Amino acid sequence: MAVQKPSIPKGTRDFKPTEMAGRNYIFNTIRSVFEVFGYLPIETPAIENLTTLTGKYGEEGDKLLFKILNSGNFLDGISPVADPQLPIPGYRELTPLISEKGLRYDLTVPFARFVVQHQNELIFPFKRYQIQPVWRADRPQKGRYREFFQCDVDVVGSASLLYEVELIQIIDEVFSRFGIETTTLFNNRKILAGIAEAIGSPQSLTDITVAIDKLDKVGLEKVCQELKERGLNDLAIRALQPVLLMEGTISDKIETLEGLLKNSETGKKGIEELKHLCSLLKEMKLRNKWNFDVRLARGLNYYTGTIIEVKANDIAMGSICGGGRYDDLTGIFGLPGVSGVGISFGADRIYDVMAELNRFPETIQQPTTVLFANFGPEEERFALQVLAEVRKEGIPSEIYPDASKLKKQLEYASRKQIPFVALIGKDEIESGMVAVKDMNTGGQSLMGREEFISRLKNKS
RNA sequence: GUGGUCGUAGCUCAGCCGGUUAGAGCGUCAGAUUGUGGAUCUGAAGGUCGUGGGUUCGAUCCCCAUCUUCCACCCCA
Repeated sequence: MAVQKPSIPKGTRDFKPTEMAGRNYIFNTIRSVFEVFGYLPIETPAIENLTTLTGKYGEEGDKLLFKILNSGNFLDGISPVADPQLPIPGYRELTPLISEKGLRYDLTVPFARFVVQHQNELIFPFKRYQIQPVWRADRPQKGRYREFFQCDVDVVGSASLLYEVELIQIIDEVFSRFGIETTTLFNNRKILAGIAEAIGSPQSLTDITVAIDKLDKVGLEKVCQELKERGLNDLAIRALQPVLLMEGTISDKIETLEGLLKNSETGKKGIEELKHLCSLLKEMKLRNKWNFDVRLARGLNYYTGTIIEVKANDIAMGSICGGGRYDDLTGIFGLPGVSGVGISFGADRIYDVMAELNRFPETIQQPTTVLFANFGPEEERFALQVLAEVRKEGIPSEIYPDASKLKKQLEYASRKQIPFVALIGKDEIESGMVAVKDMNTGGQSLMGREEFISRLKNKS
C-alpha cells in the first residue's frame, strides 16, 4: 500500500506541548473566574440530533453545520434516481434522509436542549459554564477555524439585569487577568426592534441590523445603498439617519433614542433596560472600557434583549467574546417563558491575541524538574529508587532511557529545559550521594538524598 | 457559498527565457570528545518540486482540475 501523506482537515489544528501550555492557561484562568462567580460546569455531546441544531442559527448558520452521514447503508430505502419519472430532490430534502446527526455549532443551543431535558433536576436560576469545542463548516481565515473552543457562561431562569452586569464583570475580570485591554460593546435587541417599528417597517429588523452593523466598515453612503437594495423606502432610510449618525455620550444617545422611540412600547422597554444596565455598570469600577453602541447587531437570531460583544483594543481580530439575552430559546424544546443570558469566550482567538501581544506568563510551562542520567544497568536500578522517592514528593522527574553518552543526555535535558540533572554513577552509589548538576549555572555539587529532594522542592 | 492568494528538504527560502545530476541557511544524525549541554570544526542522511491530468523533444517553471495555506466578502468566537 502506498504511504499516504499525513494531513488533517482544513481549518483544524494539532497542538504541541508548548501550545497546550498556553491553551490550558487560558482555559484554567477562565474556568477559575467562572467559578468565582458561582457557575458550575456541564458538558454535552459533540454530536447532537440534527433536529436540535437546524433552524436555530438562521439560514446561513444551517449551511455551516457539519452533518454526519447515517451509519451503514445511508441510501437504504431512498433512491432518488431509481424512478426517472420522479423529480430528483434537492439537498435540502435529501439531507434529513441520509443524516440525522450533526456536530454542535455552538454551546448555547445544546445548553437550551439540556435545560429542557433536565428541567426537573436543575436548580433555577441555573448558572452553568461549559468549555468544549464547536465546529463550523466555514472557510478558514484569520481568527477563524473550523474546530475551536468556546467557553460559555449562561444563566437561565431569571430575567434580572443583575446577570447582564455579572457577565460584564466576568468579561472585565477575565481580560484583566490576561492583560488584554478590551472594549465591551452592548446594545439591546428591543431598541433595534423599536427603531424598525419607528421607521415604519418592523418586518425589516434583520435587514436594518445587518446593514447598520457595517457602518464603521463601509460608511454611511453604502449602508443607505444597501438598505435600499434590501427594500427599504427612502422615507424609512431618512428616518434612520439620526440613529446612524448618533454620537456623543451614552445619555446623549439615549436622549436621541427616547425621542425617536416614544411611540414604540418595545423600544421604550429596551431603553429602560439599557438605562438600568448602564447605571449599575457605572458603580462597578470596571478596569476595561465599555460602551453602548446602537450599531451592534449580532446575527444570531435568538437574541431578544441585551447583546454583548468584546473586542481587543490593540489588535485587529474579530470579536473575542460575545453573547446576549434570549427570552425563549428553551421554548422550541417545549419549555416556554424561561429567560436566559450568556456569553461565550473564543479561546482560540484569545490565544492568537495573547500570542501576538506576548501576554503569556513565563511560568506556564511545567517542564520536568530533574532528569536522572543513565550510566548503565547497575546504576539504573539505583537511580530508579531515588526517582521513585522524588516522584513520591510530587516532583516532576524522569530518567534517561538508556546509557547513551552523557553529552547526549545533557543535551536532552537542555533542550527540554530541565533545570537539574541527577548523576548517579558508581562513585555516588558507593558514597550514597547524588551529584546534582544545575543546568542554568552549569555548576555541580554532591549532596545526600534529603538535601537533594529539598533542593528540588524549593526550585520547583 | 463568492473572489483572490500560496505550496520546492523537518523549518525558512533560492532556483535565470521551459533545458544536464534541483541548491543554501537553520535543524537532524554521526564523529572530533567512552562522566558533563549550549560554542567550534569535520562528515552524512534527507526531495513523488502539494496531487492528478494536459501542452512540449523536454515541465519545479506554461495550461486545466483538485487539495491545502493565507486573505477579503458573507457570517461569526
